[in-house]
Amino acid sequence: MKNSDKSTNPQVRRTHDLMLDAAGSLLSLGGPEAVTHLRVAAEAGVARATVYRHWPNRADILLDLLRRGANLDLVPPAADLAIEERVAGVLRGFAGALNGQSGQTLSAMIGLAEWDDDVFAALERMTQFGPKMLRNVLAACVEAGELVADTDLDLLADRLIGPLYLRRLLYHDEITDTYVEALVAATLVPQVPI
Amino acid sequence: MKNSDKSTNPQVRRTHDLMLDAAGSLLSLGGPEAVTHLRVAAEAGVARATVYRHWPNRADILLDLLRRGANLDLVPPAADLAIEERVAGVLRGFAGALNGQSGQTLSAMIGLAEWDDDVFAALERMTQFGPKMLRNVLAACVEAGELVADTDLDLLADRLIGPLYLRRLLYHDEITDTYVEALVAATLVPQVPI
DNA sequence: ACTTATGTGAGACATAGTGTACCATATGTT
DNA sequence: AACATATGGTACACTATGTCTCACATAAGT
Repeated sequence: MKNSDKSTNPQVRRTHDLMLDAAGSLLSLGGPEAVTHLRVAAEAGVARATVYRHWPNRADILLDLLRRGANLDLVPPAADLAIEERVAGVLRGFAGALNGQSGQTLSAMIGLAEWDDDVFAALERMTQFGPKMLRNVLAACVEAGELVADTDLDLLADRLIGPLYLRRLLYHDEITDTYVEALVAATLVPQVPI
Repeated sequence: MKNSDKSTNPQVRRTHDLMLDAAGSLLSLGGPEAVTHLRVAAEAGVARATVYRHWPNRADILLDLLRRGANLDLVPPAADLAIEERVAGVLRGFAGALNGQSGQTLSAMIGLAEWDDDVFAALERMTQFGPKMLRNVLAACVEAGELVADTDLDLLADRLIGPLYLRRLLYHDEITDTYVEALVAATLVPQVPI
């Protein structure tokens, strides 16, 4: 087994996926505290030592879970829609992810990221994906003259995304389509193109 | 010691404060995971059993820490200022709390609140304080005709507060006065009174 | 098919933390 | 001074961490 690539070895992939599934169900049932090497091993039907071999500590397990959950298949909206519809489309996709398990995982990570730089780096990668797409859409709107040229895109993206996080993480309210549309309507006030 | 009120007994207050101080420093150094009964006892120079007598589990310790940190002395702004200044004043006070230890404690609680209803209830009490004051200020603005009468106050409050949380909790950026003012300027667009 | 490299299973071990129980002692209250 | 209560200290059973060792299973190269 020279030149063994851990990610292509079927045995490794098998146990890895088994354990990650177990960890995922433990997380969504009991929160980050419930994700222990012992329970993951028991749940996955795997030796405890094997869990330690894949992830030295709890944060690394959660990190992997986060990476897996980060596959939010956010598709950019069609370019021929009105600006409000394009922005709302991105935000709806984003809201869907937040409403689901990604939101739960995110909740768990925020506390860890405050004291663990590796977790924070992973969190950044995950959370920058949505805003980046949004900023691209907004930049296209500026190009098309649908937004004034001196628009602060970063701030505008924050103003569109911030309330969604607020609702999900702090209020524990589901982000409805109605909310997204009201938010977009209030935020994207009609502006006179230059 | 008939009719003993635990909160007035000096011995109880002393040990309680000692332990809470210890817990606070453990939290800010190592995060929620570092706040164990064992370490709090050691750090406070107190018997381990005493820590358990005051708080049966970790969440209760953090809850008390949260309550103590919730004493954000947010003073309502003077009523004779311009609307932008009043709103910005509230938000600056809020941002100050988020930038400090309250933000750190909040980070720790969000993950716990996702799976612990008691923690969520406490989190709600803490996080509703700021928005409530903001809504009061905004309601006064509507009364004074500075905002149109059909303004959705809850949504507007979310739009003002959401970006602050986003910056602090997800981006780990300090919330500067400049940011607050840009946010207020962008959000409170000039409106025609009815 | 044979050999080799590597991953896994199973168990031991020391350590940290949880949660409860007990009793002697210290501290407040009356 | 007498009483009530909180604390200190210790023991116990349990869960979890993190490391280690060795036999066994699995995958890859020849």
